Amino acid sequence: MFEKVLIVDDHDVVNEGVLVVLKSKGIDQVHKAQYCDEAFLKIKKAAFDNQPFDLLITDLSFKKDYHESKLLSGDDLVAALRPDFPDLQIIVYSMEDRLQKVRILVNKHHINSYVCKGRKGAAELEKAIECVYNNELFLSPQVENALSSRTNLEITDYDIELIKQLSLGLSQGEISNLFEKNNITPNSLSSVEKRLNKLKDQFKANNAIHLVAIVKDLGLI
Amino acid sequence: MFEKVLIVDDHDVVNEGVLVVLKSKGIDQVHKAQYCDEAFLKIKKAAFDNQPFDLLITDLSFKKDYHESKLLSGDDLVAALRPDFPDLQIIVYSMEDRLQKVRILVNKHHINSYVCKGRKGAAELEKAIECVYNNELFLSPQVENALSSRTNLEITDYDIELIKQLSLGLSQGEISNLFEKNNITPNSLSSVEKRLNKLKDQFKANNAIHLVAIVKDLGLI
DNA sequence: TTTGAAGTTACGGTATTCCGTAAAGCATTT
DNA sequence: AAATGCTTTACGGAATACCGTAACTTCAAA
Repeated sequence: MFEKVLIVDDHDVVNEGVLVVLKSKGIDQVHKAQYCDEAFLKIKKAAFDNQPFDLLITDLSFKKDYHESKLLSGDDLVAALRPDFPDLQIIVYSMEDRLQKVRILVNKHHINSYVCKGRKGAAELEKAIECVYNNELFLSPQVENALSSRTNLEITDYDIELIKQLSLGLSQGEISNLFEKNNITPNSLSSVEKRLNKLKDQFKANNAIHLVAIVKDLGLI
Repeated sequence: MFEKVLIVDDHDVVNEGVLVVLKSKGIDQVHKAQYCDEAFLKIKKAAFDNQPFDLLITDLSFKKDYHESKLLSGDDLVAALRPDFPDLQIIVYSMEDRLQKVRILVNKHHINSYVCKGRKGAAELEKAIECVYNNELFLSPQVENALSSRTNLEITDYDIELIKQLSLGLSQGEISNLFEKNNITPNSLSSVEKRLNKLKDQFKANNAIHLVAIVKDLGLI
């Protein structure tokens, strides 16, 4: 089984909880970090000292505080680590359940498992650890379809920007002008309307208000 | 110190982490629940068996799943408990850091502490437990101004219902009809418009979409 | 080069929102 | 009873959203 593990989460309580899971699997050498920069340095130093980590378990989103940080998110951390540590096993453990996000992490950054925080987080984390140890990929049920290409109804950055501007109180006409000024295309009023219609379909929203409320609930803006 | 404690959070890993904190304070009789309904029943039963809980530590937001639930949130749970258990000590432990939310929980539901999930969650939770044991209120630094803040957002239940219906996709006309059917007054289209205008003023919203977005961010709906 | 598909833009009609003004209802005061 | 202030309702016009249709562009395949 893994010997030396680093867990990275800004919530100390969560770190403590993950620690319990690892202990239950008989892993004793567990280190913790609450910042991505801190995690990065710890991994670097461990490798330098010839006592490298076998496994990294990291969250994605980190609240900013007075600390100056270069790596602001788990994505940043993984991206920064991969060039130097292509063989480090990485499990991402996050609230985030957007398929797009998972897909990028797996395909581009070659993480080894993706576990969604949730009711069964502990059990899934255990399963992920087993899988990763056996060189298998584990994905939480919520996101297990992330890699099958059929699920193409993902929302683009353009869509998110559009809905965000709506939520900030701009009219469709104002958004059209804003996009034109910022060289975001398409930007005609007609296109804004059309895109909005597509989104209303996709999210089964009655109107723009409803759409914004739904997308806010999903945490996309 | 407290003897019998119930912790309620849908994430098992978080529950485990809180458990570690309690153990470190020498509290051994700790029970866990992952659903609000479950928590409610456990507290009822414990009281019935004459072995009541001294302390409840609960999250606010719970993901829905296949379980049928009556109590959907920590707010619901607290509101359901208070009539029967006015003396139960309650610590809310949540991501949520909206002052309005804290204010309502403290003033209306008489919770005994509010701790924000964050980097120092464990330390703050400990401090909260100490305070509550000494009959003092503890609030995390992020929200400690919740009660002093003179920004008295006077918003009525009527207003909240109105905005909620908007966020559910109803047009102003439909809301007018709905209110008439439910004997909620005023209910003319004109009155709905007028009230909405007042709210847009109050929250400095450009339009209805903006209003809903703002009020959602404040956690009022 | 032609063709077709997908994406973008233009336009027109209807519905709804937005906003000001005014009338009607209601309770309290004079 | 009349006057007053407050709330609710009614109405109308301008702005915006909503929704279908059609034309134009782009790009890649035939």
